[in-house]
Amino acid sequence: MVTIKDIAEKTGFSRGTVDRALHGRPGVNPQTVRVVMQVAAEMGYKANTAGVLLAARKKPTRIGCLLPDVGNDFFRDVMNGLAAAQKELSCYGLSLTVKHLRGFDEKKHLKGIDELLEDGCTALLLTTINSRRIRERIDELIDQGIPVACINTDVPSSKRLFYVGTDYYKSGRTIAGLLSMMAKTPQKIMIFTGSFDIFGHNERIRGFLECLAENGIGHEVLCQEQTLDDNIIGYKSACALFSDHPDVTTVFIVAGGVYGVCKALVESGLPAKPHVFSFDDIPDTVRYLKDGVIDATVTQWPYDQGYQGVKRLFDAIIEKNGNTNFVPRNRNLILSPLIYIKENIRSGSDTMEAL
Amino acid sequence: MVTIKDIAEKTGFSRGTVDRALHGRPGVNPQTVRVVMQVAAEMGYKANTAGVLLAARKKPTRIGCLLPDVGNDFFRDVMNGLAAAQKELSCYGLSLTVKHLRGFDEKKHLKGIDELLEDGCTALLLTTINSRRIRERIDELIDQGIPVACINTDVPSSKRLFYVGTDYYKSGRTIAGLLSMMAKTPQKIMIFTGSFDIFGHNERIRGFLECLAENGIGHEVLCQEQTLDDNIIGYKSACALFSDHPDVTTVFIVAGGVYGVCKALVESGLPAKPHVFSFDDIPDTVRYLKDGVIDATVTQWPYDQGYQGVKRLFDAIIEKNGNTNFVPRNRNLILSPLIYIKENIRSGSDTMEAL
DNA sequence: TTGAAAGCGCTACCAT
DNA sequence: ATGGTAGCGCTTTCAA
Repeated sequence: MVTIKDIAEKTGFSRGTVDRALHGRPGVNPQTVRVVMQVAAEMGYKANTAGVLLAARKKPTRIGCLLPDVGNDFFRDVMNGLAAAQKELSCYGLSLTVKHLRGFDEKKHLKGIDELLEDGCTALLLTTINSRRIRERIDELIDQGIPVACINTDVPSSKRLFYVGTDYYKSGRTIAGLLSMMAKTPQKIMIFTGSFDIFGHNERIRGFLECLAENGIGHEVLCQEQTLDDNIIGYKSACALFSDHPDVTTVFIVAGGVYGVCKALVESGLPAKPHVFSFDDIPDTVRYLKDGVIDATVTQWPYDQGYQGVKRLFDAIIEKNGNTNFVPRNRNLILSPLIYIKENIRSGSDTMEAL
Repeated sequence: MVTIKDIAEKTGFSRGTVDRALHGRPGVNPQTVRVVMQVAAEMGYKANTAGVLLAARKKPTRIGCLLPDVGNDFFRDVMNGLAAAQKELSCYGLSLTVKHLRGFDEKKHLKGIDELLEDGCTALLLTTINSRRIRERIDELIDQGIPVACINTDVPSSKRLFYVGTDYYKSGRTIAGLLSMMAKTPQKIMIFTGSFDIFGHNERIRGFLECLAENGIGHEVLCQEQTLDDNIIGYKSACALFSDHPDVTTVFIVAGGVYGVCKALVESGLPAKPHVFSFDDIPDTVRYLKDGVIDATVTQWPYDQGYQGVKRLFDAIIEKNGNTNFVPRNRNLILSPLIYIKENIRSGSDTMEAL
């Protein structure tokens, strides 16, 4: 394994100069840089992370996380993942600050970002919206040399370093695939989405409908209703809809409000139990899955979104190592949708561990 | 963050003595050990991994892997996981030696273990059989202070440090759950297992049958046949069986030989296509899944078995850090069975990345 | 049994 | 622009 010392000896420069040259730090002759880079490449130099980490103890790093988790159980496991990564990396001087928000209001998100920076965060991990203002803010930060990455919800056309999360469209298709396996006859489908304004929810519906259409059976969508991720709203509209459409054969719950919709279903006294599909595995969902109300749920690795987000961002910070004009390598992680049915769902006591 | 230096100052001993005391190294007054341990616990000492790793560069570690992967595509991804972990940890002085075996012959496995040790391996990661001889060998090694862990196939009553893999019984139940969702009428089931001598295969069948029995529909098992994980054997027996039982409605492929059985099925000209279930996602299986021959396949995180196995074993070595009479904390990782259907299977180009 | 010191690889500060 | 050096936390060797 070749070290900075080796390069120093080979080139005749001191270790300090080699370090400065390798990392594009200021105050070094461009010619020297060229020589050093050349030799480093030839010798196959790769920084020893242990050394970097040890030296980094002097200037601890703080990652700021923006999480719209208030009132949304889904983010519980994301939070667990964040905490696990923080614990694991704390000995390298990493600390985390989490800004908890409710919902996806652009102004609040922009304000949240500012507050994290004021708190002294030197890198950001965001679950936010893909709007022009947010995109511009991210690009500004990146240009200032502040690493920013996205988890759960991407801001694709921004300069964010990477995205960790699932493909919403594919998740929707997966539900359609399950339905097609279970039902060979045309279905009367009721769709409960979270919000028509949220990209991920719409993508799930699009994937679902496109895949059904490809399978060529003439299904019918009875209605599409918003729950705003709220159980009460979901309950009320579901009660009304089940009474209006007792012939429903498939219920597709795209986002939050699972408890409300399922409760309405159980109480509805429909002549035949429809197929029910949902996303994620919050406790409400797991219970209804075990009870046989929900047939299958498709999940998106919440724990790993948190854990991997922090870990990859920290890696990027270390790799960058104060190097301006340096783009860390891509660390996208697009996780496959996971299918859970009664038989393979984790029981309450399992802790789904880090990977 | 409290360091060895802090403890040294607090207790009045030198850093060297504190280190020796903390790690149970020889030649230190028992009374001193007690004091140091006490103070360390009070101050909440936790070793800084960067420091440990840096110092460890002087005595590199070599993990030996026993992998019965010859002629078994399943282990391709396990191997990829091993390689990824090795690459990631190489800068800490870790190297890997893999002993490739064919099948599960006890003598060959014992010999493989010996050869790895002769090659200078100081820790072992095994995919082996749960036999008395193997168990005893593992216990010997652990008692000698050599860390040993299992991936893919556990040796549960041995002293191995941990197991990374799936719960075979639960995987079998998962298939049964899928079948129950898809078929509401009694099925005529054909089972192709790998071998009646392999515990994991039998567990899958047991889980499958028990779960079906619980669901209370009177299914009928037409036959149970061994493929010995061989495509030709699978093909031949499947051809004969499909011709004997054209009324089959479900085909359950428990292990290898997927290509053979599916080819026979496609060529059989059965009056109605039966449901087909399999395990793992080797290329043959993925192709038949995409073609609609296989309805679903249940996988066991092969990449992660390799990656996590190495990573956790290395962690254990570092944590142990030459400390005899020290039991590293449990690092078991029991992965949930993953369900894949056409819609959520990874496409050939995705690289399912490390977690 | 314990202490002192060198060194693992890298970064940062102070001289030059 | 470059060199020299101290120090991050831990381990290990050599003395005492």
